Amino acid sequence: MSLEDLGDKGRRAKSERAAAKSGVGAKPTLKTIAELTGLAVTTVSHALADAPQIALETRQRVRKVAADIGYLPDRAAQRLRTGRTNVISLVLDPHEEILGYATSMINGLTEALRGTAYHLVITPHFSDTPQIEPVRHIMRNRMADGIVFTRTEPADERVKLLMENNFPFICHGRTELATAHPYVDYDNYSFAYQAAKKLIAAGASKLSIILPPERFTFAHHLRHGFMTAVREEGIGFEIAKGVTLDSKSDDIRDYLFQRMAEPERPDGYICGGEVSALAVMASAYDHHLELGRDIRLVAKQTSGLFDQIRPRVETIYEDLTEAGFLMGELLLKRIAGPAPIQELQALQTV
Amino acid sequence: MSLEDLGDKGRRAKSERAAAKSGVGAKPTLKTIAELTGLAVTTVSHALADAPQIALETRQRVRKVAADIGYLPDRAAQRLRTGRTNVISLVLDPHEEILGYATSMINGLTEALRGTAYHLVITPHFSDTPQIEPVRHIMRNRMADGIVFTRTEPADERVKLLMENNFPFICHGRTELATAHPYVDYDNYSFAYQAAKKLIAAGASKLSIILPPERFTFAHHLRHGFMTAVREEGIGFEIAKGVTLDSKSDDIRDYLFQRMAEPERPDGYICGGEVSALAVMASAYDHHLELGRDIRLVAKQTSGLFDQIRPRVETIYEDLTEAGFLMGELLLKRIAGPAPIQELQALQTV
DNA sequence: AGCCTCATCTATATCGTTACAAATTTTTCG
DNA sequence: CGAAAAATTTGTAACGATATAGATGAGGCT
Repeated sequence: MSLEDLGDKGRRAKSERAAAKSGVGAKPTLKTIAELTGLAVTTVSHALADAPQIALETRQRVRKVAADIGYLPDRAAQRLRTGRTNVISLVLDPHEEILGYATSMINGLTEALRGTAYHLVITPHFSDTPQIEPVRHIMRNRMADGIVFTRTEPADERVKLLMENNFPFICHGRTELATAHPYVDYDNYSFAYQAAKKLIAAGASKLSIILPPERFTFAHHLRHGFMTAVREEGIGFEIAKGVTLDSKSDDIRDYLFQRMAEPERPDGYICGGEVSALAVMASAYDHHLELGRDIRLVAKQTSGLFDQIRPRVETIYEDLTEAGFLMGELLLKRIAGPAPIQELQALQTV
Repeated sequence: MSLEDLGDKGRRAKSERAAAKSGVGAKPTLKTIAELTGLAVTTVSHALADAPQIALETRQRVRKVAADIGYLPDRAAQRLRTGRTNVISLVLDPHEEILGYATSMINGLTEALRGTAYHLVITPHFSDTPQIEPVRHIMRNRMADGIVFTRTEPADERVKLLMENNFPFICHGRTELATAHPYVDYDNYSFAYQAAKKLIAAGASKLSIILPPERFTFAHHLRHGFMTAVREEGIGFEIAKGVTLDSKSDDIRDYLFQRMAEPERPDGYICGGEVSALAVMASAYDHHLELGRDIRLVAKQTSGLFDQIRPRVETIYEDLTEAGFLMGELLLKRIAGPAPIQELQALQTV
């Protein structure tokens, strides 16, 4: 008895100290609820998990007390015990040139995670390490229950690795792998196709497109949509050489400035990013070429930016916030358990 | 003995199952290292903590083994035992209009956290809950060891709360509270002052500035810098009414469009954000006013965007990535222990 | 030899949670 | 009424780390 008393006293003293220090009541745990209700810690745990073998009346009582004292399960303890981290990891490439790309994604993701126990952790992918490294690391050390990543490649190593290990993930963009996998993608084929048609309808006679680096799947989709349109129309075209959507914007502009000085210059441009579209406008301006007469442009719009750009530019909208939201939703569904693969895929239409 | 054997067998069987399932060797723990070195778990723990009472030779041997098998301490276990989360929480306001503001901050923060045990967790602040809520939540439930937040107010409740509880934090922007606190800020006073001087030097005769909402401290800094300059020069001025940098960009443009139609219209604009600067350009364009002749503009530049904007606009640069990096560094220093307050403050110059 | 000191290593308990097995109480029914 | 079945609650161990206190052994000193 005396030992137990001592133990209790010691514990109480400790928690009082903690309370005094933090300035608020000590953080409630299952034990707190157990003491308040006179139940065992195990019972409280089961009750909160809504286990059917706990009397309904008890479950309700426990839930009420828990709510009253503002109980929140300790993430560390849960994670240690169950192995579930309640974490979603967003692997962020520092290279994202599209303004606000990451922000939009994050906003969508947090919205999807809202009300769940999941937290969003940003895992940077530093450019001096292989792309697969952060993914391997998260998987090996169970840093998260699910992974979100972007800039998917046709034979993406990350997808392969994650699929092999049956680790929940979702990526922005598709692969060309035989095995279907979860993804959210934007229909870049249609974007490029429709953009080309618009330019032609507006009177352009030679089209140009600035593509993302070849290694990304969506570069192929864009090219395919572009090529389909120009072939259908039998119109001249070219694909910007030496620069990509990932190039520094000054380099894109320099390329365009040079190209616009040459005789066979294109007069219709398709830009898959806002900054590159501005680069087109800038070099046209620097050549005193008039937009809409000498040069035409269709840009992909991902922010409110182009609402303020003059002269007005034709744009096609891609909703990145929605993409982030979808990624969150689908990933959560995947984490909850196996699901038919087509329920884990989403293609945003133009 | 038989009981122990059974226990061991059970455990081994389990971990083998885990290994088979994940396709890689089971995750190494202190126990793994203990078995490999023949030491006790406690010793290994101490050795890795570089405790001086462990023989140097032993420490080195343990470190080597740990590195060889790729040991990484289990975050959940560490967090549960020590109470330290190894998490930095960035409270993100969904309202950030500045393009890529969050992304730049995040990039800087992750760079500062690189190589440390700290993870970056994004905690959204949904606009339908009071601003202090996420901070209170993080503190009460010890969701992080430190908090980063932005859009600081003169009598910021978050700062007060965190200071009272001696909880490590850093904010972007200053308060006007009596007690000094850690911050990283940009010298918006000088920005506005210099921007005004530039406009005047370029021939503007009446200045206008679009301010952030009044509740933010940097709105006051901007106004103060602006007012100082216009008073020094004895020049006409006004402060945009009814719109702020947080207004929808279309609303800003509509306001400006209307204002530019009136007789006493300003001819020099100071914009604290890129999108609002574009709005100025758009409404000037829509009025057929020529930039640099009828209307002058100095914008704050926070991305590469304005390198592509034509006609070229005078800008003053604010490095948000560096701000994020500084915030990370200073917060880590604060978490490591108390430090002289002036070592936890940084003011970025224009 | 016997005792002490110092250097080094180790056992135990604990953080808060949950899986598992077991115990307790209540109900059912012959 | 009493045994079996059902309903409800509980104890124990474990997840992986570390703080605390204690154990072990080598060497020094008298």
